[in-house]
Amino acid sequence: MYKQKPSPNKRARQDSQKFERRNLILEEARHLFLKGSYESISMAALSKKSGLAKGTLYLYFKSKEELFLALYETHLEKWFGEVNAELEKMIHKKPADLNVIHLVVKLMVRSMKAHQDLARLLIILHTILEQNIKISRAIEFKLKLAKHLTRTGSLLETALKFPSSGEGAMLLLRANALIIGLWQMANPGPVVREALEHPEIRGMKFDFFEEFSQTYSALLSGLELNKTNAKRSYQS
Amino acid sequence: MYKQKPSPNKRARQDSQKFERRNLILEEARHLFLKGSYESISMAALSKKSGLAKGTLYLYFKSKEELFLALYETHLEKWFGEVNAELEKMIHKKPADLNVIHLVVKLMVRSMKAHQDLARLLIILHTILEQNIKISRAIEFKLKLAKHLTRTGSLLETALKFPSSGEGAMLLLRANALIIGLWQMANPGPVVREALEHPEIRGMKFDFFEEFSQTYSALLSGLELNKTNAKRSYQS
Amino acid sequence: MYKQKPSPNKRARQDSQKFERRNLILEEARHLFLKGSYESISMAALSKKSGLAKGTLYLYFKSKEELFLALYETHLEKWFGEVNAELEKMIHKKPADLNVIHLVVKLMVRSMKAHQDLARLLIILHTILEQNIKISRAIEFKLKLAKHLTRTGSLLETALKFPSSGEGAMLLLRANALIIGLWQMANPGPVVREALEHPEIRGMKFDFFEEFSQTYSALLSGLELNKTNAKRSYQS
Amino acid sequence: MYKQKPSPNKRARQDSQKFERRNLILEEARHLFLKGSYESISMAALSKKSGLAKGTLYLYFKSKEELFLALYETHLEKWFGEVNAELEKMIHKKPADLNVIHLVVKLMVRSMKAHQDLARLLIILHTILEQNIKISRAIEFKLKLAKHLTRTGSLLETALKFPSSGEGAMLLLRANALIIGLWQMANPGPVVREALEHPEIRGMKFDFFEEFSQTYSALLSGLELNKTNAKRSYQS
DNA sequence: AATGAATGAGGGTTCATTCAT
DNA sequence: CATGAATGAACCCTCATTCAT
Repeated sequence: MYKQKPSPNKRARQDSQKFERRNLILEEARHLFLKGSYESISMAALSKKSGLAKGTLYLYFKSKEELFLALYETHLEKWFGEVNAELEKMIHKKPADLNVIHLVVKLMVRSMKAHQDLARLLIILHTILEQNIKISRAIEFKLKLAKHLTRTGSLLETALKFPSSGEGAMLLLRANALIIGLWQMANPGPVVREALEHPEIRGMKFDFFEEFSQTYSALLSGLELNKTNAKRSYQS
Repeated sequence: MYKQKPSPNKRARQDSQKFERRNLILEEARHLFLKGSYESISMAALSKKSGLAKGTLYLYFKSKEELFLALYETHLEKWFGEVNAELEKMIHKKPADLNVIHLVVKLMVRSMKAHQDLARLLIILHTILEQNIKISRAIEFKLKLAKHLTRTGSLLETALKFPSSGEGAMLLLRANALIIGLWQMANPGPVVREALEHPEIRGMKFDFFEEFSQTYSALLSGLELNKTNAKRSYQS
Repeated sequence: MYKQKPSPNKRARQDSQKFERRNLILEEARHLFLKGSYESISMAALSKKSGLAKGTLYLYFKSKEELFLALYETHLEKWFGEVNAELEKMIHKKPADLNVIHLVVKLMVRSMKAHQDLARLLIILHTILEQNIKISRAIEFKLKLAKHLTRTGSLLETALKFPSSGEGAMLLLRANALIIGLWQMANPGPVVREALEHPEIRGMKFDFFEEFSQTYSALLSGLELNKTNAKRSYQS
Repeated sequence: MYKQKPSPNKRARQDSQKFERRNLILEEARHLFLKGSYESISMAALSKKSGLAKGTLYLYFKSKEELFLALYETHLEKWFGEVNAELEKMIHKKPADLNVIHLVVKLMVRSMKAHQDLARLLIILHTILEQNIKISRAIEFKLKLAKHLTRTGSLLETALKFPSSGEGAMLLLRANALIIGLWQMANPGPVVREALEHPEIRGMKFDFFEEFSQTYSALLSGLELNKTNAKRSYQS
């Protein structure tokens, strides 16, 4: 009833081997994602690129969505790690510099430049990736995310000084929101990209990092100001 | 077995009739969009709801994307109109109130609450609607948008006082970005919505309007502050 | 976003044309079914054979199952028509012949020989065709079937004399059951067919029509006998 | 992320252990078959339920079909055993009762009520189970079946008196056919089941056992009658 | 202008079976 | 004997768009 072919691929029996294979898949997915959109990547193409059978992909990921969610998670993990390290460094140095906000913003811009995939994945996170996953996976993801937000948020609080305890996470979520929105606007599809060459609207083009930098900077300043004012009015 | 006579619709010969028919389609599209997502709305369903043939829709719109882009435009038009009116009122009153920012933010929240479709359409504007349109249409749309941004932006400049000439438009674009990001995060799909009932991550839920209000408010304050500082440092 | 090709096929605008096209599809389906099993027929293959696009099939039938159900229905319709005609002829002739049962059985065998597809479709009717259809379609089908059963059943009653009013339909359903079972047993798959060449079990092979003839004949005789006995015991 | 240690099952070295393991698998298959259809039972699910690896199942059965064929065979074995015992009892008693047919039919209904799985497996026997098996297995199965048919058939001949030597087996095959057909018709899928609640076709529902009882009874009576008539006409 | 029949690419997923370990 | 990772064929159906009528 069912045909089968010999299986030319080595079998990953050990957990470590399975982990490696999983990473291999994610790595190939990343490569494809660099060149094309999520929609343009078919599981068939990914399997071919990975040198694996289509079915094998489903041994490691429950669905295409969960696969890319895992890719996002991997990147995010790294990103948080790097940002944490830099924040800790910054905190240690105790920069006499008044303008910590500026430092923080620069830090974020730098780390995002190194992880542009992350921004692109973030764009589809809420509209696609989080749609076709098991609830258990959703909870797992959000739990992990929450932990990161808490940890890095708390570092942010220390570095920036002005936020109250617990507000750091919210600062990250707001950065998130800004990234989603600004990235989309700054990186339109080919049609709009060409349209924006039109002289009268050329002004609507902007560089994502430049714009994010300014906006997030202002946002943090504004929040700090609110805090100061609140304290002052409380003191008086 | 088969439907009765075809009974074709009366032809819209006059421009006014064509205009009306176009509006009818948009109105029905709006109705369907209230109940479901963009993807869930098929052109077939829309044609049936409109009492028109599928092909007829394409007499009025070049593609599904252009149709919803038109819907977006219609809403946006109204939204700008209302916001302009309110801004002008505010400017006229010359509120001695120092906190114009607060007033402006309240205004925006109020107008967005009245146009929630707009936010939902905005979410798909860059990722979907702007993808499959003719370049001429893209230019037309962007030109119109630019005009609105300039006009309303300039009103904003007057109301808020701190922005330099031409910066008002950017304030609107930043609001745009925040809306896109925050809306997606505040309104997840059913799976994540349920996942967020989990006790440990319940804290990640937030109300879009509340959050937008705070964030945009801080953003404006921050921008104002930067301006003041810049001037001060310039003066000194 | 979506490509399209010119549509080389003439359009069936009139109901009559649509009816013809529908029949064309059914006819091609019948051809394919002659050569292979239901499972072996892919909608893609059928569309190619029909010279139509895959999607076009779905304009005429909601699913593969409904398509073959329609094929079954068409055949059944014809079968009932022929059987009715023959029964009426038989009734008219008023065969002095005592053995009406024999005549009826011969009639059924003859009509079934002319509609062997019907038997093969009947095999999959309950296990496949009736599984993936809309309930409304199921009701429609069963209603039509009920009418046929009543009409032909009543002719059977007249011809055979012994059945009470309303029992004729049941005679047909019992024939149905016998056909389903005997056909499967008489026409095994290739493996079993070959196995039955083994000398010790060669005796298990049998001819469907021969066997059906004998069995149904005995069944009718038995029913008649029961009736007679019942009457007799009632009279005495 | 990954499951704990593999902890392979103890090896069944002795034949008795292998036999037990084989039975365990069949037993679990029976459990799953009680709750769902053949198609709905995946080898993966069965292996999990059995606490064995997927590959292990294939150490005991060559294919899914052979596995369920074995399940069928096991049941059939039991069924024949019980029926034989009852038939022998009946023969011993030498029931003065004229209506042995009635007794035999009651016996069969009783035994089938106790083995409803058997009927459900019978439905798929010819269309599925016998399709993907080795020819040697097919021969083995048919040989065993033939023996049973002969033995039980001969008991039937003795009990019923009217069949000639060798005809008993055919009586069983005819019962087989009736069961296949009537069971399918009496136990439709969910859609048709619901459709049959429709008032005008509610009459098409029937109870399998009731109907089988009447039909098989009539069939036997008819066969007996034919015999008597044949003899009589021969004598005269 | 209006119709609606025709198009056909496109793709994720399942699952019985194998065989290296 | 036992394992379970790997295989990969197979398939229905949707739906935006076109264009003959």
